[in-house]
Amino acid sequence: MTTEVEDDATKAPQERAESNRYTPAEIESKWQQIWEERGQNHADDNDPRPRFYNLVMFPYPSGDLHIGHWYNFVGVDVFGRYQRMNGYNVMQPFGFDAFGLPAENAAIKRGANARAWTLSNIDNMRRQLKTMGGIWDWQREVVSCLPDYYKWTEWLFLKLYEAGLAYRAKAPVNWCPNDQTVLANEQVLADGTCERCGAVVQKRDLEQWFFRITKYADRLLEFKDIEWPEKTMTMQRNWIGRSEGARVNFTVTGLDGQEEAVPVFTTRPDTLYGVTFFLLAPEHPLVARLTTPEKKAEMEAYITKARAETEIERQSTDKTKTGVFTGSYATNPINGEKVPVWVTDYVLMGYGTGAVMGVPAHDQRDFEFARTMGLPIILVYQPEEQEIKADEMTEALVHEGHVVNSGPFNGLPDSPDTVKHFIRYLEEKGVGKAEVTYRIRDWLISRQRYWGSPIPIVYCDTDGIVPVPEDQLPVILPENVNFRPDGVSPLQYLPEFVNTTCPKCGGPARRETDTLDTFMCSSWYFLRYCDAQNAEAAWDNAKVNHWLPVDQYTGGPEHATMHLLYARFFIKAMYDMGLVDFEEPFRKLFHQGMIRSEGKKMSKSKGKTVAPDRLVQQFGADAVRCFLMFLGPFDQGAEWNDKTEQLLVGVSRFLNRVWNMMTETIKAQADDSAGGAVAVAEDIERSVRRATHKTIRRVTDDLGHWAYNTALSGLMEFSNTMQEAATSNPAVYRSAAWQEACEAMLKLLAPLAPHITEELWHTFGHTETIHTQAMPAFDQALAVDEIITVIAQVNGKVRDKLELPAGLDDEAIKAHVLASPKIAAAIGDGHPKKVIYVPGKLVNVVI
RNA sequence: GCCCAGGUGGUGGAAUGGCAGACACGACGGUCUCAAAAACCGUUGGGGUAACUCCCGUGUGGGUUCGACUCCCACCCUGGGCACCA
Repeated sequence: MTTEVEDDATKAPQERAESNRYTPAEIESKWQQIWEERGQNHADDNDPRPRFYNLVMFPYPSGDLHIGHWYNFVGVDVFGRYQRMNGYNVMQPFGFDAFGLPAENAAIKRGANARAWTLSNIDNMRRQLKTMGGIWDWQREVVSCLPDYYKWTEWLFLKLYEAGLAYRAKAPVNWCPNDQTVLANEQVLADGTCERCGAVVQKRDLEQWFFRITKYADRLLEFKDIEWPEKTMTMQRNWIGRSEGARVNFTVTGLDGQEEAVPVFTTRPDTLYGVTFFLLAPEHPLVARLTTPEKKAEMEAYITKARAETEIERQSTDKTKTGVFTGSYATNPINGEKVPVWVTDYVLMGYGTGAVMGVPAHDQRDFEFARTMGLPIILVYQPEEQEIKADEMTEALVHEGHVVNSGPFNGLPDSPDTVKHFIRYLEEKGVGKAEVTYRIRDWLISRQRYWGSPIPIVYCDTDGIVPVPEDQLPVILPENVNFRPDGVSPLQYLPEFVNTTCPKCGGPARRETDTLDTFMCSSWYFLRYCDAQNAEAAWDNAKVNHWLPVDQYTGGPEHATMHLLYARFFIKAMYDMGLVDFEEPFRKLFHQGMIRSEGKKMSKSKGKTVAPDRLVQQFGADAVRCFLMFLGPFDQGAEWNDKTEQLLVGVSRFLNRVWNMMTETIKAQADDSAGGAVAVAEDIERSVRRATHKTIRRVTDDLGHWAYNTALSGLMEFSNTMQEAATSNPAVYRSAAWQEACEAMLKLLAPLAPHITEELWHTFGHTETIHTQAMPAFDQALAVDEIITVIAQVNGKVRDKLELPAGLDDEAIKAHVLASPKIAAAIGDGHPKKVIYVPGKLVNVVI
């Protein structure tokens, strides 16, 4: 192979041009090998050019690289290549998010070794990816399941533990009965099912490890100096769910006669005079102490029923309100009124305090509850225009009018100041205070599964929870395990792993057998890329601070409230620990669309996949790359069916035409014994040059905006224009304008089709790679048309098109239009009332 | 229910206030060939006409404008997100 390549390279250009047909398989593997030998895809840390960190979300090594992966990675590669030709030192690394359930399931089902299974998948995917010809910097590859990576995942866990950001606690957690493990809140979908497998998630009270992401809630709302899609930021804001309001202490008297304060959280302390009942979640600890003996049986039945319901059933908004009266009363601190205490399932123990004040006049849920249970409704706001009567209401009145029925507060407007006024009053009386609550919960990070990073913690009878000292890292994940998916990590059945000595006292101790959520691995991999080989530390600070924040991050939108939120939390925590000197990891974010088959995302776990290998063999990687980018806007994705593949023929033909046109050019230039450029008719030369500069303007703009489909159609049009010029006047091949057009074509096409452009570039006699050439710049003066087409309309309908020389003044153009016979015919007997002129484009005669 | 994105030929899509359907695919016709493939050339939104040309047409109905796929209002459909958060 190599010898053949060298032979070919030594031939004279015309010889090569004559013998050459476009054979993608040959030239693609040739150039991939040369690029690798030259190391031109490795980004040097000390390169003087400005840096550009072009990051793609690393994939899970599921086995085969399918066409959906290709779509994603090609789009990112085109962007990186484009930025390199814009003069940046582009770092474009690749890696694998290699811990996770599928490897473990393969081990359980087929008796495979999880590590061997994963690594062989990685080898296969790496091989497939290399046929794409991307500028992936393989020297920086990261594989999260290898000890030289997870050693530092464990180390980061210890750092967070030392900072008080990792803790162990018993809490009601999400349990997936299918995957036999707990899940983070973020991994439970809105319908209460598991993000991975779709099983209905259950609630269990378990002792687990958490990261204190709630401490960062406010800072996670900042989004300082980053350019993200508004939608993604909105999703994170909603997920964090910050609410400002007040904590108000009601008092209740238990059956034992003891008085007790019960706090509620409310965003509307200004409606306190409208409270007519008090609500507790079924799980609230006070329920048992407040339920009178005659209500006990009914209450127990209600609570049992609420617990048996799934989260979906319980949180469905359209069912009618249910609840049971406890028989006890609560005292409203603002006016001393006693109101009945009810238990209802629409109050959630996991938000606020698990207790709520009922204001039926001004809260829709409370309104429905009051109507269902026949409880009174007191209005504490009235609209300005007309008075509303409580028993005539059909829905709650939210935000309108002025305060009534509220003693000293009557007459105040519905405004934030009024709310503040009430809070000040509560604070003065000592019965409440301003408070902010959040929807986000701490991040549950322990998993009862095997194939994940060990948690570097031991339990000692004397010293309790003891972190493994740094010099004993990594805690190696053993390979000789037996799988019993029974809700317990298989590591628990491995005495030689479990039994250890306490690092503090040296006595017998047990290792933590849960493993870390794989989202922890992906929360810092983009830092490791900067210093992937470092055996002494997770990363060198100077390197990380040089490359980050990531200049462009590309990945699917499904990670908005998972990976993208976790990674931001990690970086903020590390910033506070002095481990990095920036607070946001990803400066710009782009969500590519997805390739769907049968309407579902193309992925091994969720739908049918299509392998690119056959297409690459048949048409070449360049054609497949261009084809995928030609399908439509990159953020829109595409539906994959039998017809989709037919479009590949079109771009393949285009590449062939470019190849033939360029080899024809070489031949024609070689025929000219005198050598050098010749002059051709001035107007042809000018029109070629004009097409060149218009194309440069258009295509460079498109490449910078991920508009690859229109960039390609621009290049196709350019190629068609060139072909016409050459057919009508073959001498154009030897003109300077033609040479300029050819080089512009190759450079603009290079990010999309790197192999064919490299080959042709060298055929033209260049010895440097095309891929670090500067993108051509367009000359505005050359891109201007000499002849303009003016659309002539009468009353907005097109009646004629006039070819006029550019540079005529407004009146001359209007005169030309009015002189047109077609326009005259359309005007007929009518009188032109107005003539609208859009410079260089259109004249509209209004009659 | 609420929020966001979208709805354009047989198909993927282009045009973001100014020629609707660029660029491709497919289909049809042709050149070349003994033949086929490939390649190349032509036609291709619908309808009327022998033709010049004319009418209709961007989910539906209204509106703004000299002019609307584009802006505004109401509605229908598809996809995504959120959903008793007090």
